[in-house]
Amino acid sequence: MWFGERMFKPVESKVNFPELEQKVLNFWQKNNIFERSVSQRKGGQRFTLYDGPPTTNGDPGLHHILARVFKDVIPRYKTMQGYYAPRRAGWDTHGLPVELEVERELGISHKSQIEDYGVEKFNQRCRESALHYMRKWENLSKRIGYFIDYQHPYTTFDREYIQSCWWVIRKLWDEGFIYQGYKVTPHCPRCGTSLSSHEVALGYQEAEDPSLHIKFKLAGQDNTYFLVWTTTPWTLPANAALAVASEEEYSLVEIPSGERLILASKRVSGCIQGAYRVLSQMKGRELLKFTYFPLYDPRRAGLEVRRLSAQGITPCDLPQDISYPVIPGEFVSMDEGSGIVHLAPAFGEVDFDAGKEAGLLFLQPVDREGKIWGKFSFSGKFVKDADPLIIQDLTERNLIYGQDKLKHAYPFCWRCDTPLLYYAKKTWYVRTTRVKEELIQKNEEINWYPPFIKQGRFGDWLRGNVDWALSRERYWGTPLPIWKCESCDEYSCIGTAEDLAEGDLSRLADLHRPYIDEVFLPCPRCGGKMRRIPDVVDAWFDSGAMPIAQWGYPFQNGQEFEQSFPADFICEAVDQTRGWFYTLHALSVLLFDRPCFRNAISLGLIVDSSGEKMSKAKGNVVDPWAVVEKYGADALRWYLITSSPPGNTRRFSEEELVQAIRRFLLTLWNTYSFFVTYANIDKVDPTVIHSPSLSYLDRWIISEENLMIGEVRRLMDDFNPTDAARRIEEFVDILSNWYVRRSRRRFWKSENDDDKRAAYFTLYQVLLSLSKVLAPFIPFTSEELYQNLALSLSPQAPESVHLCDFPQPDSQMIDPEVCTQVQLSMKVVSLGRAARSKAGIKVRQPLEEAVVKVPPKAGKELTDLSPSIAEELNVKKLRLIGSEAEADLKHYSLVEDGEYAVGVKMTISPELRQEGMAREIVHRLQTMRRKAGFDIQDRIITYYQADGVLGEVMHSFSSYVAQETLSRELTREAFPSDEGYFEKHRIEGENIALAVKKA
RNA sequence: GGGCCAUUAGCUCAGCUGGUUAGAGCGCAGUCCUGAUAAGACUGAGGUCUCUGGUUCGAGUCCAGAAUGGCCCA
Repeated sequence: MWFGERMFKPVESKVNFPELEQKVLNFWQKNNIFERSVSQRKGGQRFTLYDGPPTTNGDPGLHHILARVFKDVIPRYKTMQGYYAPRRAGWDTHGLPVELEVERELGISHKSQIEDYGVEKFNQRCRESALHYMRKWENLSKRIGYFIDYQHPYTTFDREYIQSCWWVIRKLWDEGFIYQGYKVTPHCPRCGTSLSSHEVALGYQEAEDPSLHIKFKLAGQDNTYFLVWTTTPWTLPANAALAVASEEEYSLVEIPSGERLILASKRVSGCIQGAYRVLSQMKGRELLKFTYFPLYDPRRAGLEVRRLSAQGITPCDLPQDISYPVIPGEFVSMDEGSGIVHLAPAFGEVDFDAGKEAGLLFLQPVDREGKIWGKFSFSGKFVKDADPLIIQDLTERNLIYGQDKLKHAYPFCWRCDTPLLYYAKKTWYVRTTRVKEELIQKNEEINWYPPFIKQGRFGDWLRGNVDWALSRERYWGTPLPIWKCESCDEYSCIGTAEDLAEGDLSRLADLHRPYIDEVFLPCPRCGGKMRRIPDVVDAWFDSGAMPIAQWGYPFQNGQEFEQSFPADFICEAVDQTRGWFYTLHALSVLLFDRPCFRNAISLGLIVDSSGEKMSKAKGNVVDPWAVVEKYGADALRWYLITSSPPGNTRRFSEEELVQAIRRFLLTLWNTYSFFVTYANIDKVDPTVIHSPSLSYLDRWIISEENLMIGEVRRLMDDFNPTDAARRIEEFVDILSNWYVRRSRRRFWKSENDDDKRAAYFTLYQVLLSLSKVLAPFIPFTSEELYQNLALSLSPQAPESVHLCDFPQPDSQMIDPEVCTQVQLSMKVVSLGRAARSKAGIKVRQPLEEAVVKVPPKAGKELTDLSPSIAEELNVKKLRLIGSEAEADLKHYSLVEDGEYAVGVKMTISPELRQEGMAREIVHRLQTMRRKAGFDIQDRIITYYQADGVLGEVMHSFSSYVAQETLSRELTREAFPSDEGYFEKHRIEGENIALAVKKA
């Protein structure tokens, strides 16, 4: 394709990346480039990416963009390598986050309000909200060039998706993995539901709690107390026992008030302020015989009194005078507190288990909204608000020995920021602990990046595996497919198509609540009426089931599932270690006893430029849209890929991003625009080669490019885009700052000889394959380069760079000798420039000679390149010297580095001085041309008025000056009055007036 | 309290399996170059490679401990 007189579409050196990207996006869209990039590889080896479905409850943040960039670059690369890599977007549309967003919209904050509003309407809004955010996510994802199928995403609220999840649950049910347990679970009192351990992991925050020592009065002992430390006063009404460490030593101390306190000997100095006297010492086990009086009598508070046992929880009676036991506990720590631990079986896992074992009372003074019930003075309060009242009450009763505040990490609801309560209740579980060994073993088969995740964070997590709390007492989610018989308490789990037909679910259009709740099943045992358990399933279960459920497997797409399982690659942020990474792995091992993904990149957290975590509260959240609109997606992509290795915590800095543009994108762009500009002027066909005429520079840059391509491939094959991109950046640097710099004259000299053709050929080839190498990383800019470079000349070439093959390194083109040669010349030039700088002689001033000392072996290589080095150093000749000659270097400015040394002769003859002045004049004229706004090719007339030496110079160097400045003539005639551009100059103390005018 | 990660120039980061004078980019100061360059070159200031021990002929690199920060978990 010819653009009139030109070969290529003209390129401005100034570029607006966001604008360019918009055009490229339209091109992709119009020509279905993504779809074709995938489909044209059909039949190739399969490469599967699982797109971790983002929760559609808010706008995507920068950390999401980070993940999407890394998720994009690998499959793009694989595709260009010939792999068939279909990939579909996924959306996590269920769960608390979505409900919360709707609650905010509706301005409600309690579960009961949802019931009042109506579950049907509520869930309808949840669906709409999810759809709304799906679109927003899609827009931004597309804008950053995330190539994935948005037309056929998997969506967790789809009927087919839910049915697959049911099938999974039923399978687990059949194999005995699903059970209902009375357990202490982290409970969000605001959301009114349990959270799974991985959700709790998301919500640790620094919190300040009261820290106080309570006195529990011993039964049958006067004035004697157990000293007990707690940070949760609200759990005290549920106290049922104290625990001590049997083998540790305890002390009975007397304090000035006359009271006697029992606590661990190791903790005396830490707990007792002021004077005390140790009365006696005893082993912890000797304390087990004592009992103590409760702080609050549960009967008087109107609590239901029940007792824990291995069998469960049963109501019980209490004697008139109650006292509670002291029991042994291995969990009692000597590092903090008093060495005596308060147990409230309703509020702690350890407490609950101890209670079960020792048959302790089970007292539950807190309802599911976190409010204290019963007839306490602080009843009706939220637990945290009850704390001060309880402290006040105990203070009045003189039962507190010292109080303080304690800052520690405490779990909060990851969605609504309410402090979580550990709360004993019935919940449905997946017994993952049964396959713990398999989970660990299958992890061995996964490649993790960074590698320490495998045995570190992920491995540790697996080794500490606990059962998966599956059910949520909520509304918008996959309904738990378990029905319970109203008359005989039989449970049954739905899961197969037959079950659905039997229960007449097949006619249900929407499987969500509340419709599903209206479905009753006949009890297979007694024929009674079965009603669904009202819970929904943990949304993490949905996403973990994604390899199966995205296909609606096993009800459909069996082949699709099998071909895409397991995944070759997944990539998400490190917080998914216990989230999606885990749920994928867990379900895969439970169902198929094999790992779910072969390679996983775990990305580090993004923090702000000062290392602070980004949070809405701090207001330091960076809006990705703003970044993309201001700088472009490629800039952001490149910055995110190159700035630090994927696993590192990374600081986001706009300044650094701008640097990345300057250092890399603009350098690339300018090299490209240089090429196009001159190619259009010269109309040299850059695809034609006369290989013998390739200069050493050409052979060198081609060699370097092939080396680079080989390394980039190796790094990308190793899932390391960061180092791959950095390697490309190095190449672009030498391409621009050495190859183009050294080759400039070859491009703009006037005759179209072989050397010029070789230069065009080389730069063209290099840029063209560079555009392909860059395609996975900066898909927009590379497309722009490719479109102009490739399609302008060969319309039959693939229509898009993303339909091309990734370049192969050609070992024939790698010439290690020329590489070391050029390296050597760079070294010598660098030293030579230092020598000039040291002598204070500018480069424009030609000098007679430079002397060079290099290691003996390098000497021969240097000889070939000496003209080029001499030119770069602006010296007439280059002389190789041995160390013996150094004595003669009196008039030389010498700079040494190790075995290398370069000296320039400082003596400037009158002839050299005049030549220097000529170059100075050329430089001034060039600048004037630019200021006058002339085009590069414009021929001009140069007018001058000069006396003395400058006049001589203009005369004797006239052809040189004219040639360099494209002057038709140099004239002393009077300056043109209106047209033309005029300046006065002073050069080496002499005056010259210059004017330029288009010829 | 436990686990993991990090700590190298003012800032952002390289430094592979231990081997001469520890690097780059940005920033700063100065000089220079420039008809592709919002660029570039050269010079300079700026480093007890967080600290303390150990292994070794030799440690930024390996080992142990500590400190600080971050993440995760109790």
